[in-house]
Amino acid sequence: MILAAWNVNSLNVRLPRLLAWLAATKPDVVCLQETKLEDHKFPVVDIAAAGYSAHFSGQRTYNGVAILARDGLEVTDVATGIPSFADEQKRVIAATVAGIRVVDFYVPNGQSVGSDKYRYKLAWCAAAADYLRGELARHASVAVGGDFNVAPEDRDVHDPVLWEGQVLCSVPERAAFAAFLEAGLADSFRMFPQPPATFSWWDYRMLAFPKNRGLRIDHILLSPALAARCTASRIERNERKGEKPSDHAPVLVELRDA
DNA sequence: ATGGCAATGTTTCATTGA
Repeated sequence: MILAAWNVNSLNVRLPRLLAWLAATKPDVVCLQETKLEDHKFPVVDIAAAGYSAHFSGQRTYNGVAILARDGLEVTDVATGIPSFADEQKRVIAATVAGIRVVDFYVPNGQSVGSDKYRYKLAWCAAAADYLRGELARHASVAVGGDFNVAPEDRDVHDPVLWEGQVLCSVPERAAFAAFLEAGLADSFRMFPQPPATFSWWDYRMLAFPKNRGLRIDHILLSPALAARCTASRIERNERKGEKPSDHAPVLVELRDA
C-alpha cells in the first residue's frame, strides 16, 4: 500500500491537482495539511467520487488537516487535536486505517527564532511528542505523516550556512524533531539511499524551485512494525511543477502487506 | 530573462507562510 502526506496550501485551490494526483498515484492513505477549509466546506463529494473517504478538522484561512482513505479500507477511531494541549488551531487528526494508526501533523511554522510563534511551536512539539509516546504504547503500527516544519539535518537544506540557526533549522527545533524519533519512530526517507539535495518544499519566490533551493520539512515517520514493512520512501518532486502548484511536494512510503 | 510568490480576508492592502 501507499501512504502519503502533502501540504496542499489551500485544498480549495489545489483540489483539481489533488484529484489528478490521486488518479495517477493511487495512494491508499493520504494525510493533507493546510486545507484552509471549514468542515462544512470540505469537498466530500469530489473526494468520494475519486474513491476515498475523508476525515477532516479544519478552519478558515489557516491550518486544517485531513486523512483520506481509499474506499474499502476500514477507518475507525478518528480523533482530532492533542488531548493534553488545548489549541484553537486545527493541526492534528488521527485515524486507524486498515490496522495502521495514522497520525497527521501540521507542525507550527514558528515564524522566526525567539518569536511568540516560535515558543508556541516548541511547546506544541513537546506536547506532540508526549502524544506520540501514548499512541506508540497503544498501537504497534503507527505512521506519522505531515508537514513538520523542521529540516532535520544539514543535508536536508540547500544552503546550510545560510539557514544555520534560522527557523526550521534551529537547534531546538531539530531537538524537537529528534524527540519524535526517540519516541520510537524512524524517518522513512532515511531508511533508503536517496539522491542528494532532495527536498519537499521550495519558496514560491526567487526561482527557488528551478534552482532547487529547498528544504526537506515534510516527513513520514514509522514505528518499528511499519518500518519493517516499508519498501520505499520518496518525494514526488514533479508535483511542484506546472500550473498552480503547492509550494510543498507530496512525500510517500510504500508498505508491503502485513 | 539578472527575473523575484501565493492565498486569504480584513480586499485594492495586510497578514501569513517557510
